[in-house]
Amino acid sequence: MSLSDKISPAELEVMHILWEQNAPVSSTEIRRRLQTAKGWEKSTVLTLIRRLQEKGVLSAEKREVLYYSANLGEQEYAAAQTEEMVKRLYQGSAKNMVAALYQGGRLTETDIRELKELFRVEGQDE
Amino acid sequence: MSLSDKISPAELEVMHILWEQNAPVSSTEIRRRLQTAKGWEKSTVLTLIRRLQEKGVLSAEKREVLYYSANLGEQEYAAAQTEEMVKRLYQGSAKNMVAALYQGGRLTETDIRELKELFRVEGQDE
DNA sequence: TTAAGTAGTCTACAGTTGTAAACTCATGAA
DNA sequence: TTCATGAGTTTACAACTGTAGACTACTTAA
Repeated sequence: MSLSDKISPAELEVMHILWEQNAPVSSTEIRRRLQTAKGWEKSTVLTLIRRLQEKGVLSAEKREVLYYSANLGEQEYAAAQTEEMVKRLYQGSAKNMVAALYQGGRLTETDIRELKELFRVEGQDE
Repeated sequence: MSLSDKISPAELEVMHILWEQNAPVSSTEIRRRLQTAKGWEKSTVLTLIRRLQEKGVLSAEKREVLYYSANLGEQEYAAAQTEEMVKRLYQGSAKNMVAALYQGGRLTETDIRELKELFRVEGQDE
């Protein structure tokens, strides 16, 4: 279901708004934001919303106006997509991806310190 | 140029073959492999090759038969794509992505040990 | 020389995506 | 009541993608 359904980059912008708030957001608000941020026309935004509904990852609720909310979590989606990329570009090894990020200088000193810390937690009592 | 040019998943299969060998590969060989691995028809494979050429990420060299090679490295491409995903799904923070991989259990104990080791190297003398 | 097989090109077609105009419907101000 | 305005729907259209048949050109065995 939803997880394998591809969300296109433009559609993702809509999802981001729903994920940020995690209460239902009115169509007006979504449109207002994307009009400002992306310069998209009303109908463009509404098309994206409709397609997301068709894909089952977004649902609407009627109040004075339609309110939308996400049917899947950002974490959940990010994880699935990342997994996909790990498979496609890193021979299925998440470690390879992390190593590449490191070697590409994508991790700051602070990042590394924090990650070491994170790894330590369960790394020790397991 | 090439780096921003999107390589589609199907096209990526062709690139993988070129990356694996890192010498020019004959069209026949590419087709043979993808026919076996993916069940794709000759013309399908050749279309993918053509599109990659159009995108400038693959070039051909005439011998008895055409030989193809990649114009960009796998590392290079993987890094660009990963960066893109980090931006799109992890608020631009590679650390967030790594943390997510960790918390999602995508890193084995061994992975973590090896990564700690990797991080240590430059982490100490800098 | 002729027919068969193989390499490569052209054309096609449906689905997805980015983008938006045009239209309809309700509602509140004049 | 009428008209502007905003909400939501329909339709559109070009680019990109997955997939492949049809066609052409070349080589080689009979």
